[in-house]
Amino acid sequence: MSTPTEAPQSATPGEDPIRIAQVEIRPTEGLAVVAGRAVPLSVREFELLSALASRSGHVVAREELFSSVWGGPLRRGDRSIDVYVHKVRQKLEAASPGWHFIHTHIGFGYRFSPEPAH
Amino acid sequence: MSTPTEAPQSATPGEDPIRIAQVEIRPTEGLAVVAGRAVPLSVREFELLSALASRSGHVVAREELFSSVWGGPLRRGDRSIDVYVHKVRQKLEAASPGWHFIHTHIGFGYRFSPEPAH
DNA sequence: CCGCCTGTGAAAGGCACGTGAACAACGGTG
DNA sequence: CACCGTTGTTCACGTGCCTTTCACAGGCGG
Repeated sequence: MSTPTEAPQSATPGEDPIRIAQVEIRPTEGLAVVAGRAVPLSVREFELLSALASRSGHVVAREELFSSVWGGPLRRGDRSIDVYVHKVRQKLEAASPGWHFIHTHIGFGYRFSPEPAH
Repeated sequence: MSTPTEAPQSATPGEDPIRIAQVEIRPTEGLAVVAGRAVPLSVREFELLSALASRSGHVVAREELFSSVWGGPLRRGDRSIDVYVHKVRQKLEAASPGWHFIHTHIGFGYRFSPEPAH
């Protein structure tokens, strides 16, 4: 079956597609394919998803997420991450109903891990 | 050079017909057939469609599209691609109403993939 | 009860793209 | 040579999307 990919995560969103369960991310195209469906993502949305998926199964701290995607220190009160997590969630779950992909860890950050809504 | 390590994709349209869903592209004839109807295309239009269709399902960057079809670096502010995508879209969708063929990926490029307008 | 944190809808501004039209370059025709 | 249809390029003006920010609501712990 599928051994949770323990690939040597490279900081830069490399050029090789990332595959996790029914999700495929193509860095060179800025395109995500979920359950066989092309999911149109904006630049920010795509970078956020990449940052999360490249560390699939691990909790990524808000500070780390922000510096990865927005490229700077996270200012107090900045809600950009929340807004974009929401947008990505919507699109992923619309493409694959009954599944959850991004999980919240209050006080820490977010974790990418495709799971049935059960 | 900037030749991507990929399949025998060539900037010049090959000689074998490309068939995707209801679309057939005949390089030797410079003709496209959509839903059984012959679609007359100019040289530029045909080359643009070929460049997109030869990578069906994948997002083709504006830069790459331009160098493939126009044969040079994409100048800042050049809207030729937009204009020709519009022309090709019109003709394809006129031949097969209710379907979309060329999808925009803002900030990246375009993707050829026949889909119901839904 | 009071803060802190996150979810979520919406407004504002900027920018990429959609689209109709004008213009120039050709080639064919009378 | 004058006229005309086609093609490719450029311009001008919307229009919708993207990003950021604000506002409000609910959950949880102290």
